[in-house]
Amino acid sequence: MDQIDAEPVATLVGPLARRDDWAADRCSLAKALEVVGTRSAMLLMREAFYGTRRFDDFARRVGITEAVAATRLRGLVDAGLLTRRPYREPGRRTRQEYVLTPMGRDLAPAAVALMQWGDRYLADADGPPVVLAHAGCDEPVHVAVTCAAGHEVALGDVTVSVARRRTA
Amino acid sequence: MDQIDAEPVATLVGPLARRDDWAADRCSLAKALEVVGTRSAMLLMREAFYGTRRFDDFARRVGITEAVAATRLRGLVDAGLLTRRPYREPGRRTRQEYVLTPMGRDLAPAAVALMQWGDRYLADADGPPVVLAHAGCDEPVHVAVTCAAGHEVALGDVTVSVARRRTA
DNA sequence: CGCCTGACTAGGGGATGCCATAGCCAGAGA
DNA sequence: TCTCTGGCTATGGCATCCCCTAGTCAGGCG
Repeated sequence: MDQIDAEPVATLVGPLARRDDWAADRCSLAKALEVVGTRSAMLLMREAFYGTRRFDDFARRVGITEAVAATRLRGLVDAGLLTRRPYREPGRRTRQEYVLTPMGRDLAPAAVALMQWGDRYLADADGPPVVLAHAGCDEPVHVAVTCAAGHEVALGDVTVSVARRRTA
Repeated sequence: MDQIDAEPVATLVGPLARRDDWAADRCSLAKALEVVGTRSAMLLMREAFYGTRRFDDFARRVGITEAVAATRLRGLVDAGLLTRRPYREPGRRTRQEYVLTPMGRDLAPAAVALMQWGDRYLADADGPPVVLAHAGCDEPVHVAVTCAAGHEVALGDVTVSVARRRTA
C-alpha cells in the first residue's frame, strides 16, 4: 500500500493491488468515454432523455451546429444509443426521428449523476436550474451507489476485484 | 407535446414544457462536462478513486503523457476535485501528491454509473474486467436513480421542473 | 560538488471538436 | 412546375486534445 493516511478511497483486492500489473485498457469507464466522452454527445443524450427527437431541435437545444449534430447523432446511432426511425405527420413529409434505445435509456443514471454533481458543486448563486422528481411521490430523485442488499455504499467501502472471466 | 408514441422519457412540467424558452446554458450537466468532460480528466479521477496519488503513477496508469497529465491535474486542482499536498517519506525528498477532496469524491457515483453502463453494453466477450462490491456485505454495487422514499425510479417516471431560485 | 531521480515544462505536429457560411435534395403546397 | 422547408452535407478555419521527444529544476546522496 502506498497510502499515507486513511483517505476514503476504494480498496483494490487480489491481483489488482499491484496496480501496474493490470492493464486498464479493458476498463469499461474508458470504453464508455469513447462513446459519450464528448460534451456534445452527452448533451444530445440529455435532450433525448427530455424527449427531443428531431434533428434541428437537437442542434438548437444543445447549441451546436447542424454539422456537429449530424456527425454526433450518426455516432450515437452507430453505437446503438439511438435509432433513426422515419415518421410522418399528416400533411407533412416523411422525416427521421432519433429515438432512445434501451442502451441509450440505461445511460440516464450516469447523466443524472453528473447533473446532480454539477448541481451540488457548480451551480451559480441561483442554485440548480431544474429539479428531477419521482412522478409517483413527487420526491426529488438522486443517484447513489448501492449494494444488492440496498445499502448505500460510500467510496471507502467499495472493493475492486478482478472479475471471473466469462470465457476461458 | 411532440411525442408520437409513449416512449419512456422524462416528463417536462411547467414552463419547461416549452423547451425552446428554456436556456440550457445553466444546465448542471453542461457545467459538469466543462470540468470532467474529457476522457483524460475522468480517467484521472478513476485513478484517484483507486488511490493513486503520485504524478507519474497517474500518467502511466491512465496511459497519457506527462504533459497531458500535468495540464489535466492542474485543471482538476483548480476546479477543486483534487488538492496538491506535499509529503515526505523518510529518506526521500519532499513530493507533491494529488488527493481527492470531498468534491472529487462525490463524483464517484457518476464514474461508477458510466463504468456500469460500459460493463453492460461495451464489455468484450470476457465480460467486465473488474467488479465493485460493498466491503461490508460483499454484494456487488450498482448505481440507480432513487427518490427520497427509496423507490428506484425509471426514466419514464421522472419529472423535470424549474427549481425555485435561491435568490430573488 | 556533482549525480540521480521525481516531477514536471517546452516545443512540434497530427487528429478531433467545434464554429460559421453555404449548398443540396426530397417532397408538400400553390 | 415552382417554391419553400426540413433535414441534412460540404468547405474552411480556429481551438483543443493528444502524442512524442527533449529539457529543466530541486533536493537527497555519494
